[in-house]
Amino acid sequence: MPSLPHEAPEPPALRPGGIAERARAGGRPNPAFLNGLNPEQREAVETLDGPLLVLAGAGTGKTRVLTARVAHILSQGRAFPSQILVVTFTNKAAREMKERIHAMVGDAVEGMPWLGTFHSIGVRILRRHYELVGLKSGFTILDTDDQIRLLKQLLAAETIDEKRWPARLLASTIDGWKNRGLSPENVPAGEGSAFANGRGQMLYAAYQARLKALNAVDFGDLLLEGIRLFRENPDVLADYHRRFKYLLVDEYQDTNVAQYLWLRLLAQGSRNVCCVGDDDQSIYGWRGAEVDNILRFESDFPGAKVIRLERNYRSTGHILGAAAHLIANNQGRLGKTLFSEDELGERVTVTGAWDSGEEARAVGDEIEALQRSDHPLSQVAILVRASFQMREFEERFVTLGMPYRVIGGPRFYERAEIRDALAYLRCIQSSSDDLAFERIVNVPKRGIGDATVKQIHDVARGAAVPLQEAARLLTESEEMKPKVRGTLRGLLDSFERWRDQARQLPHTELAEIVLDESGYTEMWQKDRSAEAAGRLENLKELVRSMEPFENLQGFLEHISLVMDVENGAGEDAVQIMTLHSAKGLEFDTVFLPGWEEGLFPHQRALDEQGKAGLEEERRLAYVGLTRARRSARVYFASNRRIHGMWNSTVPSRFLDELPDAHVRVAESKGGLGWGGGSSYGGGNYGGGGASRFDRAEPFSSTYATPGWQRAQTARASGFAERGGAPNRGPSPGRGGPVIEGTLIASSTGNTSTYGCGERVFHQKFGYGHVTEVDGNKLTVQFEKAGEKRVLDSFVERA
DNA sequence: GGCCTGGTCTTTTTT
DNA sequence: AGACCAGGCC
Repeated sequence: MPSLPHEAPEPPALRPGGIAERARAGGRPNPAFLNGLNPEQREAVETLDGPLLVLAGAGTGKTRVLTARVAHILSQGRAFPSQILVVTFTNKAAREMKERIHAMVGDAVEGMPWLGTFHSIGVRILRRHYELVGLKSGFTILDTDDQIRLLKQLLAAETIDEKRWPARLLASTIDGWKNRGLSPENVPAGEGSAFANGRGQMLYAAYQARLKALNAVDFGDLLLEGIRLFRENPDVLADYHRRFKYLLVDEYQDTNVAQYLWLRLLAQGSRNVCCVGDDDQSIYGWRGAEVDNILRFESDFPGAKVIRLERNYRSTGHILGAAAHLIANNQGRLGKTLFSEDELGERVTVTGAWDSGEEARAVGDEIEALQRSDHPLSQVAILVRASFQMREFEERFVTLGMPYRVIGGPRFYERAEIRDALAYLRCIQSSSDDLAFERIVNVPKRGIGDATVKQIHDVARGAAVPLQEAARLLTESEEMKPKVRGTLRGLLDSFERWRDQARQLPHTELAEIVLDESGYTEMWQKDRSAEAAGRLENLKELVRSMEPFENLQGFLEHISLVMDVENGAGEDAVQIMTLHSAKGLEFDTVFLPGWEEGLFPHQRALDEQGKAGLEEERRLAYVGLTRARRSARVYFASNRRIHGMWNSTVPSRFLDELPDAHVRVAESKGGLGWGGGSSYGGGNYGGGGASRFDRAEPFSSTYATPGWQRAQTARASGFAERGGAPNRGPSPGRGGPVIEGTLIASSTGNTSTYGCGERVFHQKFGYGHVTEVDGNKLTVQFEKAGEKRVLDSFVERA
């Protein structure tokens, strides 16, 4: 087996409590990083041997514990920096972790190559053992965009109608399988045949074969191939077992099955694995995270110690009380009770607005008031459920001249112009990067159309060579029109020239030359559209962002995993972002607009995941509330425009789950609340046992509106009525949602009791018979309505 | 190869 | 309503 490069010598493990250890600690019996830890935190830091699960509630000092633990391991001489594995989910989290460890232990952190995201560590491992998993040196990492283009080709080759079976859907299906650690041969038969009339599994296998041929992996493979590597090569695994004396995992509640398997393989060595997480903040179930991983930690690692961090240092009492009461509505929690010794502070306010416009105005007014009282704007956040909500706030802030910043949104490296530029660089870096070549062979337009590309493809397949090589062969033959041949020849020659220059020039200069000589910059300069200027600006920014890297290869390697770019933080502006991207952040004042049924909890979460979906939405609400240090302000609107149509909306059930004692119902801003009806405002609050957000009374007039009826029809049923158990999933016998061509590789969907050929009745579509069963989703050929996909709970046996 | 049109979709996001 | 994409037409 290959010996690990850069192998550090075995450290002489200090005998616990021995002279050396005591001497090391001697000068300062309580090193700075241990000071100020509460007893539970301290225990979590000092429990070094054996498996440890730290259940850290929101704002309980989770990151502090992780970083102090690393510092502790190092200062105790338990391991060298290179022998500690620290995994996070995002690059941002990894960066922060690194900075904070640096603050504690100084430059020792530079010797920690194994601090990073699951994926970056996955690549690091694969780069060392590529030959054992059938890859070649310098394999490329495909991102989602490449992945989809590749799948499109596969679908076309199989003559599968992309209208009915979009590549995007196949991509997410395959992703889902990979998240669950399934390689093509392990995909459950039923699921594998769900896509494209039974060809899903075959397409997955074909896709994997194409990846291997391209010497490429996708994100999922970074873990999946790692798992395979460890399983098939016990000696390699044993080597890592010896290496990793301590393993630390951040945000453990977000791990998916593949990550979990990967981790478990590695942790079997030292067994000194410490996972930190909060089951109440698991909000990524929809992309494969398995809360179960946290729930079964103790059984997977027998003898595991569990430490709960429940002392909250972030929020004032009312906020914490409201959040705790809300989340208590979830079942299947490990259960933590957060407490704070802070003052009660401000109650959580709930404000109703007539519509989304009024909601934005009210929030704007409140922020202006905060601004007048010198509240820093950077400490104010608006956390929305869905990004379309942002626009109204942005518009309002533009009118008010209020500085704001939208966090998230389309990311720098995903912009088309950046991806094009990168494709040029990839072609230069590797003449066998077919996907990159295809992307830019005709960008800017140079007369190499589909026909020519197909011709190149055919030659490439026939001769089993990369596209660039095939193109060269073609230009040397007589098979092309002279004009096309000349153009293609010119492009290939340019690649050669740039490759030569790459050896002599700094990579930033090379990038400028390439963008210039390829005509790419010119293409945008000539473009008259509004965004052209911005794109040119982005290209300049791209070149600037290459500067810190040693060479082209280093840069390309970096951006394949780090798709984000440091954005200029620090300015005094209101932050607008989704609840999801707010996880891990905190602000003095948090606005939570849009608490309405259908939006929050989101209809789709309810439709597709039922009770599990509802609970995840509730965790999202919990995450939102607990972002606030001093003030949390919840809003809902009675009318909201969705897909261009006005709908009356119903206040979110989560509002009723907030405890009276910690909530203040604010006066409705600017207007009558519900037109003419009993004013919503403070009046109803606490009165007569009715819900504070009574839906029947003030709404009576709106029930008859077309909007309301549309909303009713569109809804999954069962959730909109007030009162009752909040956890009801879709119930049978009503007009249910249609899932047009939507297939989710769902681990939660129960298998339907219906079988193919069975005759069924649907409230909306009438009679029909089942033609396909996928979990709880049925394809039904209706006698009148044609073929539809429906949830099984919405049909009954006829 | 470029432009127009019509059809479809519209939660959350990382790597 | 608005964005995006595919396909048809010039």
